[in-house]
Amino acid sequence: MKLTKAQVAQNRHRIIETAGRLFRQHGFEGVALADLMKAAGFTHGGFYNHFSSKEALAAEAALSGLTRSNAKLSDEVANEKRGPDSGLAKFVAGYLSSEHRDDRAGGCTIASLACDAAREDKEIQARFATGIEDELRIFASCFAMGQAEDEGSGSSGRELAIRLMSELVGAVILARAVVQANPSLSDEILQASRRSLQDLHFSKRDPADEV
Amino acid sequence: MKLTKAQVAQNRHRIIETAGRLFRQHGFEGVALADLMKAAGFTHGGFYNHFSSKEALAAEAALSGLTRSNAKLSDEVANEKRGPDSGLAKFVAGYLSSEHRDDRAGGCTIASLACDAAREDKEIQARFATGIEDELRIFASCFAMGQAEDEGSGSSGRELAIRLMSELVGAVILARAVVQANPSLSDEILQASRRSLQDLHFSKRDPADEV
DNA sequence: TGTACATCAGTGAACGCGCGTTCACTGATGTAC
DNA sequence: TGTACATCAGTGAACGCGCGTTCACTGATGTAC
Repeated sequence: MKLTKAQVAQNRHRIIETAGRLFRQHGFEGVALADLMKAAGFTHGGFYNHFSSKEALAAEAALSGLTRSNAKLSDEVANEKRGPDSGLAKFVAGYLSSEHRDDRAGGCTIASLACDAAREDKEIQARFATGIEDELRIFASCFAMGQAEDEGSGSSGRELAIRLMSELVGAVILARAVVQANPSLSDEILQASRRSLQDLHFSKRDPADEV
Repeated sequence: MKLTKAQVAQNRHRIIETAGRLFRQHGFEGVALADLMKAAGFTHGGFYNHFSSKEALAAEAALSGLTRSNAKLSDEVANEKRGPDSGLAKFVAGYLSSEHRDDRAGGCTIASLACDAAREDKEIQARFATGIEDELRIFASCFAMGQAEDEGSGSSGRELAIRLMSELVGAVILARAVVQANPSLSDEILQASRRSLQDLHFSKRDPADEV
């Protein structure tokens, strides 16, 4: 049953993608390797042909999820329009939607797993640190330096990026924590953040400014 | 070995408090009942004299942690001073401190366990919903209706409360997710939110306004 | 080009440990008489 | 007031299941000659 290198790489990739979805939905500790391998279409004995341990897979899956999200964000944000049609504004609206709240498996890795990451080792935290740092840079690039239209406080673009990210992640986590017991509170949390942020007419730095 | 009712209640309370600390530090699934009972000073067979299941304890511990935090917050906020000396401003500063970040066991139950709550059943989510709702009410009571000094946007006190809570929880969760691998990024996240929020001179509604 | 052999991803069973839960037992307390 | 008995929180061992990990085996591929 020896496979070509391409097939092996593809199988490995499939395991990582499946793991990402399951980890985001159930947490690192909430997924059994046997179930994971079955979901990916394999028997579970073969796991160790690809990874040295479950921990190692967790790090790979986190990296993969974070990288994919940031690539997508980077694309969306490239839209140069301003105001409510800007790429960032659309991203924020999608992030704070009930669809994103209800789709942990397919959603943001940070919103799903950041709490777990706090309990994991340095290896996994390093992936989160890189993912978060990258996302902050993308956000910051959306703010003209210190000139975001909604704030005159002299905050730097980076500070605004950090605040934005904290609020986005916090709102989704809170909304998810109560959705089964109190769906209207959950909706309200998302809506409040959406309403507050819809006035953020993030401006890309104007290339003309740099002449 | 029969014990008085008072002793039994005290032992039960001790188990719940210990569970709260351990759950906040390691997550619901990261704590074994044997370790938990040992930490509380008992052998683990006696667990089922107090609780019907680990799940039931989780709900009790969550409720206990949330209630205690809100009682403390309520006290702190009763300080009628305004500006940087207000009770709320001090609470925010403490919440976003590195001490709080590094003390999961003794810290905010929401920041530690909200991600896990998303994966737990309705029973546990109900405790979180109540805890979050109570905290939002306390925050909202700190804002004169629509008149928080830092915002002229016509947002309601409740909306401001939701945004504040999202940002606080999100910032602490992000800071914890990277602290081992990148402590300076972790510090920066807390600092950015602290700096941004230090200008929030939350005003208690002035009783004179209501005449 | 053909043949023998090493490789190695995948299979499926087994191992061993940890954990939630159960259970027989203890013995001090409170109650019935 | 004294005696017999039910109660029940706590003990410590055992049960049984699930899960991470290991292992012997398979058999198609690629390589050596």
